[in-house]
Amino acid sequence: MPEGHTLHRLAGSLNGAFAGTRPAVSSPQGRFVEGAAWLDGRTFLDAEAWGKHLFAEFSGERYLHVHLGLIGSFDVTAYAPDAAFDGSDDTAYPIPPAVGAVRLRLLTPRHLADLRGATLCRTATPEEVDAVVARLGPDPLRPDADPERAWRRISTSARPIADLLMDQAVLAGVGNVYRAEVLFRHRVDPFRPGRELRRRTFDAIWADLVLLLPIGVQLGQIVTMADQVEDVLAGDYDPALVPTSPTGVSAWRPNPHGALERRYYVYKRDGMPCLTCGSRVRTTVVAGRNLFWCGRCQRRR
DNA sequence: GCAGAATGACAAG
DNA sequence: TTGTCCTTCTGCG
Repeated sequence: MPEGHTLHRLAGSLNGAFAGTRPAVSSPQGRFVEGAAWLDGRTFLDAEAWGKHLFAEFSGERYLHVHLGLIGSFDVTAYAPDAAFDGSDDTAYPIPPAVGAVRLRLLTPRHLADLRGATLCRTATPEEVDAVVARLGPDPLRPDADPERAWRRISTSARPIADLLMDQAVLAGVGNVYRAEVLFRHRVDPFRPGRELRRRTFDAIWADLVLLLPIGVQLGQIVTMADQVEDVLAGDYDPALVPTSPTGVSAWRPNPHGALERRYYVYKRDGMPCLTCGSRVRTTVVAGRNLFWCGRCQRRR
């Protein structure tokens, strides 16, 4: 379920499975037949994420551009184990059939990746890729990201900070969960206009995203609660549940049950007591999505 | 079986 | 602000 961390994790998974190979590209569902043909049999060079956009470069300057939207998924699977390729195993590994509406499938003798439910799946030229990237704000997951660009937009805007954080042209990669959780972590009133935000508050939020998003990439799961963040940073959790090996099969699949218990400060906790002050967590729609916040902890100061 | 929801983003009015 | 699209899964009858 896609905020920026999902796409960056996915880029890593795709690279681990396909970089340097020439996957067969198809559209079992039939809605991406032409695009698939345009990419089929070319060398998969490199996948990269910018915010919630994924770009996979194939030889000949041909790109696959994917946006998962709200409900899309792109599952990378190793259907034949390594043993099948070092001569120690002569078992035939049948190609798993496409289940459901698979818009796009990448296939090698070893791996496959199935794309479903994406809001955007198209082919693109380098110029088209550049144009998309140019529209995006800085992505905290990219080392070259310039937070100053986000601050310029935020500090001059009358729009609520909860609205600005969801605007991918302001800051790329944050979605509805990180928005609610980060605002809570910094006790920021979601309705405070961007231009009334203190610089040091913005800096703290940015730094927090730089801390939290990579954890999301590593675990394939959004983690925001202080105790869990601490555990992850300390490496104090069951590593068996947290696949990190770039060659491990499970590394390319969603965590089976989540490495950590799925819990948040305010996200989806409307009506329940705030974990800090006991006040009822509230919800309302901002920027087209349900915002969750604590009216007491996140009161305007 | 079927409504409703889901970590998103658009266009139309 | 509302409607629309993308698909799967859950919960309720």
